[in-house]
Amino acid sequence: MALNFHQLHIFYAVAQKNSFSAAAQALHMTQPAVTMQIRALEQYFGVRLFHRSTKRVELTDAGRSLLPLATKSVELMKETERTMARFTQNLKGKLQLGASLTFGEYILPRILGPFSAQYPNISVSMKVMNTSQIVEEILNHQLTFGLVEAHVEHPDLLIEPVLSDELKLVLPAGHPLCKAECVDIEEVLKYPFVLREKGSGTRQVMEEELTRRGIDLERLQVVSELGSTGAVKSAVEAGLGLSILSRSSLKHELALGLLETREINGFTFRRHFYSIYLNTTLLPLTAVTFLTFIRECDLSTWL
Amino acid sequence: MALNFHQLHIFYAVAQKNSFSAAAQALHMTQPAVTMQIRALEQYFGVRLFHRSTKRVELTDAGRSLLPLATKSVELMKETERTMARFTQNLKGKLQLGASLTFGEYILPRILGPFSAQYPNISVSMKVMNTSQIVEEILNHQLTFGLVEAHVEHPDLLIEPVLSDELKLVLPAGHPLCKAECVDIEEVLKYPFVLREKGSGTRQVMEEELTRRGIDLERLQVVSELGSTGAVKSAVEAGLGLSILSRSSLKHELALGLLETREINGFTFRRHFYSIYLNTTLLPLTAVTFLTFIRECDLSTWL
DNA sequence: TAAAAATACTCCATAGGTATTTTAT
DNA sequence: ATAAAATACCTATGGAGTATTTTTA
Repeated sequence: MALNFHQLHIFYAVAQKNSFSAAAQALHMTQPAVTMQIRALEQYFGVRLFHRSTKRVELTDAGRSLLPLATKSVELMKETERTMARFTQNLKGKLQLGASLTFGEYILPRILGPFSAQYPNISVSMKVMNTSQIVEEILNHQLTFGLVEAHVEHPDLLIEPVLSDELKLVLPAGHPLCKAECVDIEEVLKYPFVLREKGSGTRQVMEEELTRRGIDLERLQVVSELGSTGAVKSAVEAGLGLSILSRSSLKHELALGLLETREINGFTFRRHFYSIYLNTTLLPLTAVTFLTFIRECDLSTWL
Repeated sequence: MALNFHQLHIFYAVAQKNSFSAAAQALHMTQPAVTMQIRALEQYFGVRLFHRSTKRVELTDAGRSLLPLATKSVELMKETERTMARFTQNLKGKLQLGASLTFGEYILPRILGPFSAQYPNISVSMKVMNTSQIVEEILNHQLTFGLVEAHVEHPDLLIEPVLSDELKLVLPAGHPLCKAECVDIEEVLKYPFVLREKGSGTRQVMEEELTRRGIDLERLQVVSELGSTGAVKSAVEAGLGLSILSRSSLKHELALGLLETREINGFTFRRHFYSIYLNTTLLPLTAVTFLTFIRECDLSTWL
């Protein structure tokens, strides 16, 4: 047999985990299959790659020399998939993804249409869940990958930014603050606010930025805390107060002239979305294609 | 199926040749097998990699993007083999190599012993042939690789330096020129010479260097042209004349004090040995191991 | 003795070969 | 008309799974 990528990938996983069975689990394989492939590699090179006992697995000198090359190999394959994802046309496959509430509610519905128009044979099934549920289901291989707002840290997961979304001050049409393009934070604080509930992504981003810029959150006159962006928008329209929301959730209202958005001098409310997936398993090409698609579609053109 | 190295290698070969059947030949495969693997890659990526008709095969945009990555992949595999060759211990396999006369007669016999001591399960069979025969047999897949002195150029072959060998002025023990460590060319030319026949590697290296330094070859007093290095050595010992020979062929005589070598001021007679092999086929690990072994053994310790 | 790696076996997917057909110039 | 690629079909290898045994801390 000739040198092949699959074996290098398995070798890489075992070296990461220092365990055959842990690597097997991470790769969705059985432990004997991992043993077999490592043995095949060792036979091919004519040298042991791991010292192993039942309690410890560690690289030999030869294994230590192979590891950086295997790593390069894994990275090259990823790069190849990322590059080719731009060209895929007749790709077939299923995609099971988990998305955070905001992502699932506002971003994804607008992406899925164009995406399945371009890739009619990729069936995407999406579940809206919270971040920790998503993490768990990825670790169990129930989801291919997840799209979240939080910056998760986990040894078995890779986190990469895919999108960022900007929040803006939202005002009802004809509000006095609409006169200027940019308004001052002190002006804004004179008006009552309608916000998403504490703990929502939108609220978090907003509060973090205000705090960072030295604004005491107590100074906000919050007249209402509502559990959905839709409710907040209606409340702002009705003149209950101002809010700070993602532009991407205001398409209709802006088009109809019901709401307006303004910048606040010196403040940027930016929210980042990340993809998370297992770092041991290579993301299937369908998933890479999906992520590439999201990254490349200029949201502003159709949001 | 997952992305694999084998298919990228085949893709690389087809892209090089712009032909399925030519690539098949270069890879020792049948044309349908190549077609299959390319189709598998195209299905995997969901995009055509080649525009093909019966008369022309050319890369699509997607193929053009894949090519540099496939090339990297092929190179990474080569690098991996080269790196791991240092560690191989229980490697099994056959190795059929062609060697030029000098290489086969002087260098190889001294390498084969230590090599098969270290790699008892690699059986090396060597054929001494001239360069053009070696080239031909490599192209026909009859030889794994060749070791030659000439700097061959061929689109299907890779040429890499493996060793270099230095030629020295050889004198019988006690010759007047032995007094100094370095002698002058004008002094040397006063004595008669015994040389290998025209066309031999040794003779070529010598004549090239002399000509390069502006010495007219007519000035050499050649009293004898002999067909083997052994014969030349005996003639020098017998006092028929001086010669210029590879140090590596003089081990015994130097040890016994029968002959001496000296430098000639301003002249270096260096001969290079190259490995040649098909650039489409990946060199088997046994061959890489052999070449690494040659490169790494310090010839001076046992020559 | 208990957890982890190695073996033994069975099965199935797929890579490759041979023979043949299709296609484009 | 011809050379090259595609298709059809067959075979065999080897990769993966299940069940089990061996190893060592």
